[in-house]
Amino acid sequence: MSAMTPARGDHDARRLEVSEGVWRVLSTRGFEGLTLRAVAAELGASTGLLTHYFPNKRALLSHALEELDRRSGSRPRRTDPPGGTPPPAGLAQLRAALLDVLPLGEADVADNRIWVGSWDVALADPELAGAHAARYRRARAALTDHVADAQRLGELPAGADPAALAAGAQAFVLGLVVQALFAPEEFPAERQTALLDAYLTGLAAGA
Amino acid sequence: MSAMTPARGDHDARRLEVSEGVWRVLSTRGFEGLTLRAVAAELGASTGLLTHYFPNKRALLSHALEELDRRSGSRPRRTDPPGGTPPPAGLAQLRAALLDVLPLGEADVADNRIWVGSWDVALADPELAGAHAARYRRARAALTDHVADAQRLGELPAGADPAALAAGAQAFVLGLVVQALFAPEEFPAERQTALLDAYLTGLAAGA
DNA sequence: GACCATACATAACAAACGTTTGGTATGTAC
DNA sequence: GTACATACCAAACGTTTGTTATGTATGGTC
Repeated sequence: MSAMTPARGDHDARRLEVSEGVWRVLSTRGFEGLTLRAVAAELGASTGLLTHYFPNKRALLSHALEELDRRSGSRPRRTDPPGGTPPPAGLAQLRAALLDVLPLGEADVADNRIWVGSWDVALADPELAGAHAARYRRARAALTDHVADAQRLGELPAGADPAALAAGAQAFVLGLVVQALFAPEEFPAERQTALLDAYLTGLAAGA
Repeated sequence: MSAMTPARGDHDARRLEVSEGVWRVLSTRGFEGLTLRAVAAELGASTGLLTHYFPNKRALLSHALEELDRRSGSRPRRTDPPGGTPPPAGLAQLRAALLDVLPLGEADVADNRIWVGSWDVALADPELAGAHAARYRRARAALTDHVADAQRLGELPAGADPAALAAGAQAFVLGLVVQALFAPEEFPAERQTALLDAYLTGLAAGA
């Protein structure tokens, strides 16, 4: 049954390994430095390997970004506290979701550097731009739910528009990501969380 | 006296025209699409013109970005209301400075698209990264002054750290820029200003 | 009018790029 | 053992890139 090919799972697993090489090149040299030869060298392989698993460079990049997005969505998140306790609700969950975006650790810095770098090519490519827009819209929708929960719990003023609060919160963390990438020494993890918490308490007290 | 060369002013003026061509290429095709031939074609000239005014591509790009920054700093700003009335102070000036960042008009969209696109190459190039970090640090310092003024005027709570409020405000508008670029129809000018105003009233009421 | 920068255009250059081709090794299928 | 697909490597292809070299027209200087 799993016969004539060396198993479909292996194929996909190899494509993921290739994507990891793409991530490494992107996080260190940027999209400008993303060449098939650079990825191949990163993997200790030849460009023939890349063309074997991907029809062209565009497909290579798209798959790497999709996989990075998927990995971000399924990693152990700060949304789910350790210990298997139930996820926090309302404001706490909003906070956790926003913390998940910030480059608080080394790996988060690398990931965010890729996403920020991807904005240039994405804005010049309708297909990638659509994927990005959809990604952020989805994230905004999730935040909106958390805001609505927090309002129901009385943690946030009930009068405000949940969608507006969610959009504002997303803008806040996105901008904080950019600041932290360019001035890491001025925006260490503690300061990022402190700024976010100040923002959230402002929301709770705000009009 | 202004003899042996066709006037220094002309030379610099020509370099600025070239930079405008660079801006046009960057805003439509991104940094990925920035080639000497593309810029030359945009100007209706040859690559020889570019090499006559700039030693290499790096210098061409650096000058275009510096000039774009200078132009942003000296254009008629929303900080200075029409009619020659004195600039607003405190919270109003903070608001004006933040509004200046947002892509509210067509030209602002093009400029912001360039800046967002520049982040990829800047993060991969220490010299450009330093220039960017300095730019944002300077902007943050200006915002900090406005926050302190607003606190002195009693428009913002006196207890908060002005630098923290300024960093948060800058993060907010930067992230809003990104959102607006990727989803212009969801973030028209009115919504951007509404979100910013909601953020500012939250600050005024917040802890 | 001779002289000489400047201001470009034209054309060529080597390097690097994405992609294609041709080959070999490996492992199952029968 | 033969057949055949997969999984690569190595090399080459044509194109595009930034850069350099060469030529020419122009306009001020003496």
